[in-house]
Amino acid sequence: MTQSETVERILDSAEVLFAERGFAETSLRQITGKAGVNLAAVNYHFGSKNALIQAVFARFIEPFTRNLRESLQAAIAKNEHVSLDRLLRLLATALVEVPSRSDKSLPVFMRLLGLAYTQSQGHLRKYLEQRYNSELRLFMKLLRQATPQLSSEERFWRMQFMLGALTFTMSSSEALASILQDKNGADAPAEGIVDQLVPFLSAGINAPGVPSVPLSSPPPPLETPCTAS
Amino acid sequence: MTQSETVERILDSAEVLFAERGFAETSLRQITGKAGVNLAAVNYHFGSKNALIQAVFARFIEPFTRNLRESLQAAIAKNEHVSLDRLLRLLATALVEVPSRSDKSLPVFMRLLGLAYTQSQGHLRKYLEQRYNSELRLFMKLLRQATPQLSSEERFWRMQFMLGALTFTMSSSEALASILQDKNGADAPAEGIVDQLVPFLSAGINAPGVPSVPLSSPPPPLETPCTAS
DNA sequence: GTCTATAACGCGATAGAC
DNA sequence: GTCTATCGCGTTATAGAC
Repeated sequence: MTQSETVERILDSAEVLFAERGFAETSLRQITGKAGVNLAAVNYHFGSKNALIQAVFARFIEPFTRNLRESLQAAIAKNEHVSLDRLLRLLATALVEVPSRSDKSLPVFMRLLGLAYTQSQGHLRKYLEQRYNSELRLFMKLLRQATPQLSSEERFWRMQFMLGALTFTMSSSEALASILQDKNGADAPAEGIVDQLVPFLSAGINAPGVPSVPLSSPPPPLETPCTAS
Repeated sequence: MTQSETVERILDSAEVLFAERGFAETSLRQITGKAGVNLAAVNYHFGSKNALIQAVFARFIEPFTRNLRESLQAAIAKNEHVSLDRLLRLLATALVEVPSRSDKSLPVFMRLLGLAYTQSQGHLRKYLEQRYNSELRLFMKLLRQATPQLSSEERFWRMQFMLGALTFTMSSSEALASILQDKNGADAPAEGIVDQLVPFLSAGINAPGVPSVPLSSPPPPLETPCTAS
């Protein structure tokens, strides 16, 4: 067995098991057992269990951000107006079209992403936002253009709501799909969930703002300086 | 130290630690250490770690479901039509009005709820859905009446999206509030987030459905035998 | 490079003294 | 009721044979 074969088999097995059980609940024994490689192989090739988790994450996020950057830049180059709906579609497509070895890749990625944002110490979040700063700014720029009627505060919160719905639903998609399957026999692949998500998010993000007081501040002046940076 | 004191100290510590690290990542040694009680106390008072997890949940969820049940039943008794917006408001109010020991309670609970669904803690999800079955059915009944235009599949997914947006945003509300504070100095208490969430969710849930194909199936026959297995 | 064997440790749980 | 001590197990990680 060549070295790269071993590495890939470990990554494949780890991805599936992480998705099924969670990270802490998956042992290196289970991973190496499923992969048919030696127990010591993980530490030899990756150094530690945490490094393996990061490697699983990296194998997905790299092609994803590449997909996203290319499609966003293409849209900008053609100088087209990108509607919110189209922007969400581009995002979803970039996610779904990551060449994946199993249908577990996306759930694992989403679970890690959710953890990264949810964990009280935002180390991972800061790391990600720094590493993929350019893609993030590109997306936010297009989002701003697609939702000019929103205050920056509203836009901020709705981004969070979107991230929550996305990570939560996709990371538990297995469990949810099985519930739904009990109900009506239909399966729910990632593409199906995305099809359901896009209109929901589109309507939610474009919703009319909160009617009276925005938060704790008095009624907003009509000319908002938009310098919330 | 009285017995009830010990039990409460354990619950308080466990709540915080679970929310910070997750369930599997928190050991009984950490919990009892932080609580200043003996290691054996958890097994003595609760029986097992899983039972402790459920007890932490129960302490918050009991008043919440009581709130919710009462307000939903009151609405039904008055025979009023409950709009989606109003239904979401009732839900939010039931959440926010749980008498809390600290302002961290709600974020902690939301994070625990998210973890319960996300960290494949099957025992917890089943426990919750069984224990609070009647409240869940009551809410779903009103939701069905408030959204008659949705197919049950659409309604199912949008419930999940709602749960995701809710748990994700509320559980990281601390971190998010601090980000936003950097931006514009405003604070974001739970009530403020809820004010932002309700119109978002309302519009998202009421969004027009996915236009063409429902999922992966070709144009559906009008009488589906529902045996797509 | 890959394996076996095992070190070193932390875990949940419990028996039994107080 | 509460505590100490410890059991039995599973874990990650590694040293050293092949």
